[in-house]
Amino acid sequence: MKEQQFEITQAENIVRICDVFRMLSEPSRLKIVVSLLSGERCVHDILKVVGGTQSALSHQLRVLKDNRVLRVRRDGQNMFYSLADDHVRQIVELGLRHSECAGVI
Amino acid sequence: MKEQQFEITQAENIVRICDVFRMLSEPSRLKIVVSLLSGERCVHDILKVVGGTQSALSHQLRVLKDNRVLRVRRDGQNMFYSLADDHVRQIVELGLRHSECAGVI
DNA sequence: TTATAATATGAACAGTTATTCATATATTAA
DNA sequence: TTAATATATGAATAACTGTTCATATTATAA
Repeated sequence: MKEQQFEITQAENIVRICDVFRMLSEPSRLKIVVSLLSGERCVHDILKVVGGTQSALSHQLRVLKDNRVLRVRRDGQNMFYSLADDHVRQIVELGLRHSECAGVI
Repeated sequence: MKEQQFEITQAENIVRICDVFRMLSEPSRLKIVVSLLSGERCVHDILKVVGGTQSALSHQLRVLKDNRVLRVRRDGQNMFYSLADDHVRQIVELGLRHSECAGVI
C-alpha cells in the first residue's frame, strides 16, 4: 500500500510537470513568458511585444497565473506580471538555448 | 527587410520550441518519454510501463516520432523506440528534478 | 502456406482550448 | 461626479487532439 501511495504521487507528479510544459506549449503563451524573462512588465507593454488583442492576452495571462507560471502585482491602474519562480525560467531558457534563439526578445 | 527576416525566424523558433513542450505536455506522452530515459525499449515493454491500450500507445509513438522527440529502429517483429536527441532529455530531466520526482521509473 | 505475434493505421467521437466580441470592473484625472 | 484609461470577464464558436474500435501490415514460427 505504501507502494500504491507512491504510485499515485508519481502519477500526480507527472500531471504537474505536464501542466508546466502545457503552459509553454502555445506560441501565444510562450511569447508572453519569454517577454518576461528580463523582468516584470505591465499588460500594455507585454501587448506591444507579443501582439494580438488585449482580450486574448488577458485571458492567457489569467491561465498563466492560475497555473502558477506568472504572478501579478497591482500598481495604480497597471497590473505588473512577472515569472512566478525560477523553475519556469530555467526550463524556458533551456528550450531557447536549444533552439539557438536566446536573447532575441 | 533583414530585420523582418529575423522576426520571421524568431516566430518560427518560438513555434518549434512550443512543439517540443507540447509533446511533453500530455501525461500519456510524458510517461512514454520518461520510460525511455534509461534507454531504448520495444513497444510491448513501453506498454507494460505506461499502461493503456496498444492502439493509443502506437498513435502517441507516431506523434512523438513525427515531432522528432523519438526515433525508431526495427529488430525482427519488434520496433525499438528511443529518445531522438539530448535536448529533450535535458528538458525532461530538468522538469523531473523540479518536481522532485527524478529516477522514479 | 497458414497461424500467430507485434505493431501500425484510419475513421469517428468526445473533450479541451484559444480566440473573438461585447461588456464589466477598477483606478486616476478633471 | 463624469470621463478616460487599464485590465478583466463571460459566452460562444471553431479548431485541435487523445482515445477507441476495427482492421491492416509486417515478420516469424510451424
